[in-house]
Amino acid sequence: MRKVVKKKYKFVVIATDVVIFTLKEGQLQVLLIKMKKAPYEKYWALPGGMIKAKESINEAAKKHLFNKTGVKNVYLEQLYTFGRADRDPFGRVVSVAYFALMPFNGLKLKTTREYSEVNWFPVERLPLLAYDHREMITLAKKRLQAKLSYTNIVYSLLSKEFTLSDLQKVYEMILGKKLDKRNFCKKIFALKLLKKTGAERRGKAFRPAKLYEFVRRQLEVIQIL
Amino acid sequence: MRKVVKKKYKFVVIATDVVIFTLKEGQLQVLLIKMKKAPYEKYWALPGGMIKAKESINEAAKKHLFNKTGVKNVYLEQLYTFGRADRDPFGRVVSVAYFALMPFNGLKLKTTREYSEVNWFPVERLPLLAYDHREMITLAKKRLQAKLSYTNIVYSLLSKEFTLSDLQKVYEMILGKKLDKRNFCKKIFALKLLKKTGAERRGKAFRPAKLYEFVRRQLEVIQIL
DNA sequence: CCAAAAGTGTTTGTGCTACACCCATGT
DNA sequence: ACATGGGTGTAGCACAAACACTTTTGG
Repeated sequence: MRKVVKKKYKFVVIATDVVIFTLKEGQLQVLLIKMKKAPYEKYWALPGGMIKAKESINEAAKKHLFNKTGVKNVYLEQLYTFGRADRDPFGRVVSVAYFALMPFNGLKLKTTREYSEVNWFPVERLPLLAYDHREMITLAKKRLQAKLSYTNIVYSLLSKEFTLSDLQKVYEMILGKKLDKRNFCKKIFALKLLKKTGAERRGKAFRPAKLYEFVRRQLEVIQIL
Repeated sequence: MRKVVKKKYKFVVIATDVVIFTLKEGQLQVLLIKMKKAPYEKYWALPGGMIKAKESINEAAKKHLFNKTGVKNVYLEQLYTFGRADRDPFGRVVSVAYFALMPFNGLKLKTTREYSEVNWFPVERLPLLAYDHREMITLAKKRLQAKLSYTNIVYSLLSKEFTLSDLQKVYEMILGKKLDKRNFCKKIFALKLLKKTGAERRGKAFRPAKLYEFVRRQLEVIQIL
């Protein structure tokens, strides 16, 4: 064990890939990059890249996400490590997949030489995906659904201020089912996670909604649903 | 991304380590191996080893567990990937940690040339551990506690037949708190996970206990506690 | 008969579910 | 005035928690 750097190991390299979700146009969407290299021209892929000898995997994941899409300061956690021997046609690559969340802010996404486009795609309508990236997205969605019900992680999908309906819609979108408005409010208030900001949001032709913010913007393990 | 095998990546190697738990002498115990190599003479470590170019990580974890300890056919799942740049003094090693469970069967553990001893240690009284293996064990214990309450995973810690007290003791040991016998039975029976085997176990000087077995010995996600 | 563990019900309170109407606003 | 989403309460039920005594056995 760990008798370092025998020749036979030199072809195993390590990459990271980040499944980053946001809510956009009432749908859960994931950020993808269009590839240029054969055999994957016209395929889309998760933002990621290989790690260097002197950086930790977590740092590498953050770095590649930022370099390839311009996204930073988001909730990020390790998801799963994909290690099938044949998962990458270019060689032996083990990928540590990460799972990330951000509020949709409409900012323009960065593009680079290497990739022709960067874009959000609804999780239910994904384009052609390279490698085993579809599997990563499926797993990430399951993780998100699970975490939504036993943590307060939803804070990382909403901007600072939001209405109760916004919050409820997040749950409905991700869990894929309708919730009862009165019961939902009751539970959320009982948990004392929110405080009123005092402001209101006015819409076209209806009663203004009170705005709320989270008391604490950090992960807590709490039964929510 | 994935422009394979640039020279600078050749020093990153991938290893697996398995945190395998059992219940022995009324305690949660973990299987460790005594190392021989400097600077870790007299340290203990989790069973593991480097992966080869053509095997998947899952296969590698199973294989190393078997080769170093003789343990096989146990519940095994991926735990977390440890990727700090300085976690191994011998070089850059990323380790994919696994989490495993087995019933204690008293079988003699295999030893190899490379390691002087293989032994079970109570999680609460660990010896000096190499690398970041203590961190792995801590994380695995948390995972076990969580899974115990939302899955039927306990089946993989018990032998085929067991009494209700055995089952309850497993929960008490791992969660570290006493449970009410009557409420515990009520819940377990309501879930219809068990069936009587018909046999009984007799002790020294008290009423014999009925033996049960699990209806299904496979992981199910169910709220148990 | 004594010690040790097995086995078994009821009560009380809490939390989840289901359900429908009035309010404030802009056009 | 009307259309739209905002906001609010109650009753019934099921589940969780607290709680103690009798049974069976071997010595």
